[in-house]
Amino acid sequence: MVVVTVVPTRQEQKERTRESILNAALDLSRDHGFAQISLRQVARQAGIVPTAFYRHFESMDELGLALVEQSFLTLRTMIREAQRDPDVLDNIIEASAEVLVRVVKQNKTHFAFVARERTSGSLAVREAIQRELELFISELAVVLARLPHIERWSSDDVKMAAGLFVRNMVYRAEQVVQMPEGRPDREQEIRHKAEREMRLIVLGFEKWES
Amino acid sequence: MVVVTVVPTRQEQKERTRESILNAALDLSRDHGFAQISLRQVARQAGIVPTAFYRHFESMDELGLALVEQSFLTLRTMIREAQRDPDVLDNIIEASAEVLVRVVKQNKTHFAFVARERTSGSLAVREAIQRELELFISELAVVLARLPHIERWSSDDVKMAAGLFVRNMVYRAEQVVQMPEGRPDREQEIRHKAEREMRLIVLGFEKWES
DNA sequence: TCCGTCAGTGAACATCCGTACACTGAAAGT
DNA sequence: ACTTTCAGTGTACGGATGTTCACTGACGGA
Repeated sequence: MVVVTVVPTRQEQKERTRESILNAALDLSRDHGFAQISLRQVARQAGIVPTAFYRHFESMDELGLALVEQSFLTLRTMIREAQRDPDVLDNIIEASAEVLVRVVKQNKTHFAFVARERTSGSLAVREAIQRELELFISELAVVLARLPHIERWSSDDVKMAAGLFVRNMVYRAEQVVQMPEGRPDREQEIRHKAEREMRLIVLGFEKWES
Repeated sequence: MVVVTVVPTRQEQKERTRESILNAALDLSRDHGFAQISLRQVARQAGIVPTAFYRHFESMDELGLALVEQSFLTLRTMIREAQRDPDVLDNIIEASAEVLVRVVKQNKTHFAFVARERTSGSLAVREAIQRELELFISELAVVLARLPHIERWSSDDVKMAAGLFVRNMVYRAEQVVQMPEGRPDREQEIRHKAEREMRLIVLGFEKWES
């Protein structure tokens, strides 16, 4: 048996350390919020010395922005997946609820980060999240615009509907994040509630004028 | 002209200092969130020495809980007012939007505190806010239950509707809080959007089954 | 009038923080 | 083979933090 030890290049190694800093920050944020963790804590958790942190980020604020970016990459993957799924147009409610719960469960730390820092992060982080969420709403609006009752709505109206969906989704995502492990009953309940809420909103679609 | 200098009793003086601590914390929270402000900062702002803080609260956590209580007193006042107002039942949407914007504007710091600490506060603070919000939803559900199309809904369904309203309200309240001073146009816009959203949800009411 | 209570004081402490600085040693370019 | 680059190290600093302790002095009950 031949053991091949791959010696990482300098660049690869740097990227690894960067990742471990991001993960450390995400992990520590979980309990007390990103704003309360210190550079030294992050460095300790990432297995480096405090000063080495500066080789990757200029400040904790910059780290925060990197985490926003990383988190929304996950979110964008989610909507792309939903767009490809043929079930979604036929059955947008059940499909959305299913995707929501599954993806959030897989990426708890990212969603927890976004939900928390959306209102409590530094100004720069808050603004970045706000911008990304608006973008996300716009993308969802494109999907919604293809729905039967919505085809002829004004774009403002479609955006409003998308906003309602996204904000409700953010709220339910918060609940999935806080959900204890191994509780499929709670998961079912959250999915069920999300479905009912979306169904109520969709009912409004059918009668909406201007 | 006789100037009467009222000498405050010991109890009154203590109450005043307590208030100034609460105000100081609320004020400082505004920029960076409650979790990030220190006991010493609060004491400084309140005009007392750090150790005097302990005469009023055992810890910052206890201060946080006191702020939650104080903030929801404001919220409860709001719903009571809405319940007395005869316009509300006839015209729940416009009346709610008006009350919302006005009350939030008058109590920005309280609403900002709740919106922020709901997701980012300490565990105890988060739980307290969650509990109070559930209570608030229940109270709103009682009001909603008297609406024409809702009379025969199950209590679960009414609660769902109330939840949608409250969460949307929390979101719009966040916007009012962030709204710059002296921008009646932004205020109008937020109120308008809140009205449209509520109208869409109410439309769903009319067709809802189980 | 006296005296206990107690809100607020002020100094001291150990600890953590962010950051500056000079450094090391291995990878990567020549 | 040599030199340069640079991710990560280790020390050191000044400053802020939470909490301790003994204290002061005015209010309020006796």
